[in-house]
Amino acid sequence: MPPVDEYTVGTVARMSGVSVRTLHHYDEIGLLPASGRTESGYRLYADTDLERLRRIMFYRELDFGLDEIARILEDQQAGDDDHLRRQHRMLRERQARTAGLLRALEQEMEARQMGIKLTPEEQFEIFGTDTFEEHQREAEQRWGDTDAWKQSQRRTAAYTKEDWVRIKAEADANIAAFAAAIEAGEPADGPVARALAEEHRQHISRWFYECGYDMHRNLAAMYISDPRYTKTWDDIAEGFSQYVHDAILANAGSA
Amino acid sequence: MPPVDEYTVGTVARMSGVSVRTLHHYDEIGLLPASGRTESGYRLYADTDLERLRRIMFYRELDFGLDEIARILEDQQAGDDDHLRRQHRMLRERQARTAGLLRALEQEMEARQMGIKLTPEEQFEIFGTDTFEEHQREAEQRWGDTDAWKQSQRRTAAYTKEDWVRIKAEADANIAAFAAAIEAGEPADGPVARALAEEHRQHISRWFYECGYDMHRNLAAMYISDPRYTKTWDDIAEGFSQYVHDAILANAGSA
DNA sequence: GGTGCGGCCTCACGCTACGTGAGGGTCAAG
DNA sequence: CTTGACCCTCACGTAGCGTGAGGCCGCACC
Repeated sequence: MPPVDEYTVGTVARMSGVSVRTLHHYDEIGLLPASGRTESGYRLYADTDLERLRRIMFYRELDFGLDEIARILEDQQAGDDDHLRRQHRMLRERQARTAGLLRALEQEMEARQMGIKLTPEEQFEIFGTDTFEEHQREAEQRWGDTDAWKQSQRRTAAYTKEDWVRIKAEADANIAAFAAAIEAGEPADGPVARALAEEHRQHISRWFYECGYDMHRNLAAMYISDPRYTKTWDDIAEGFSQYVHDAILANAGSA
Repeated sequence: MPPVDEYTVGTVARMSGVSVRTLHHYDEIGLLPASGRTESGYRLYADTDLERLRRIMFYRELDFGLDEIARILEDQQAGDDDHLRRQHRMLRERQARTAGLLRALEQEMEARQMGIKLTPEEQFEIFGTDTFEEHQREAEQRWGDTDAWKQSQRRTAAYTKEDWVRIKAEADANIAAFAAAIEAGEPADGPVARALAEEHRQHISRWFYECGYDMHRNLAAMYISDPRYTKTWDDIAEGFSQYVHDAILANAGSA
């Protein structure tokens, strides 16, 4: 069974997914000349033509012009590996770009649901081609733990307003319970406070990202070190953020 | 200072990254009419126009036609969230598609380094549009019989009579070659028989479903255990199915 | 051996989404 | 009051095919 090695346009079209007209076009402009003809004029394509077509489709997928593709294919006809590496790099760039769009979109969704509005300039920024990787790095650095951040973005993007109402209600209840515990004189390392800390951890895990005890400890550290948190929370009760921090540590340590 | 809220074409172009001509075009076809004009005829765009432009650019990035975009934007003018979710879904699909291409490319790079050649069909397979997530999941797991069967069904459905003639010719040639190899006393684990086994695998991959070495081993097992095969094949020559089975294993093991 | 019928051929015009001037007003600065 | 950047409206050009029109293979079926 030497592979028959001779396909007509229709067969090639069905195998590859491009149209017959496209094959005609590629033949016309010399990008993919049929390597043979039957006596009656039918185009015949060989396996090597299929290989070339595949390359063409790859570069087309990446939005190259046909003339560019022709140049690329002619240029480094020798280096097969170069092609592959090239394509690989470009695909990764595209992944990065799409990822950037995704992240931006997710941010917008979240922002919208929480009633925050981005400025038009902020919104257009993501389309700039050069700043993509930068944008990405910035987001990663801001949140140190990339996975948690990404996971959070993924999940919250799908939330509806109802979800957010519910989430906020849960969070408020947790905060109120903490406040009550403080008022009741419950020690931060006591069972009540620890239970509330556990509730808090599960709240995060349920709605935002998987939050283990280690992660929770990190959060606790942030709660007493980041002024954005301490300021808001210590308005609720004196020493609130410190109390929550201690409760989290107690809960994490006991687990 | 109230937000300026009135931009000329050039400003919008610089902010958004599209060309002035594109803005003119979108105005002409009514996709993004300038919300105002100065006395001297200069187009003026407001913030809401920028928002709309951003949406347009998003859908364009995803290769929608301008008329489609117009319909989408008019259709669900109410549901902002719907837009966002829609875009989100599409971006994720694109991520999946690019990931699929990447995976295939990496596979090819690896294969090339190991000196193995993929069949053309294996290579084209990744370009199929609808079945990407499915394809990916399938590839992640190992191929079960049902998946191979479904893929086979999908592909063979499009084959014409011509294709089938060609397929049968290829298959017959392979069988005849195996029979000749047996007659010539070629060992089942020798180079000739292994080459024929490889030809057989590529035949399957080319016309029916992606058949890797693992899958091929499964097939081999079936050839000696399923009476429908043994009966037909052992009519050709004594021990035919066993011989084919051994050759396939030898070929798969050596790869 | 005619008669379909599906596949192939070559023109050749149409379409989308702009690019690219040509020819000419407009506006703020020098 | 000129200069240069920016804007306007035609209007034709381009890429990458889609979509027939009109006609020739080739194989099956009567």
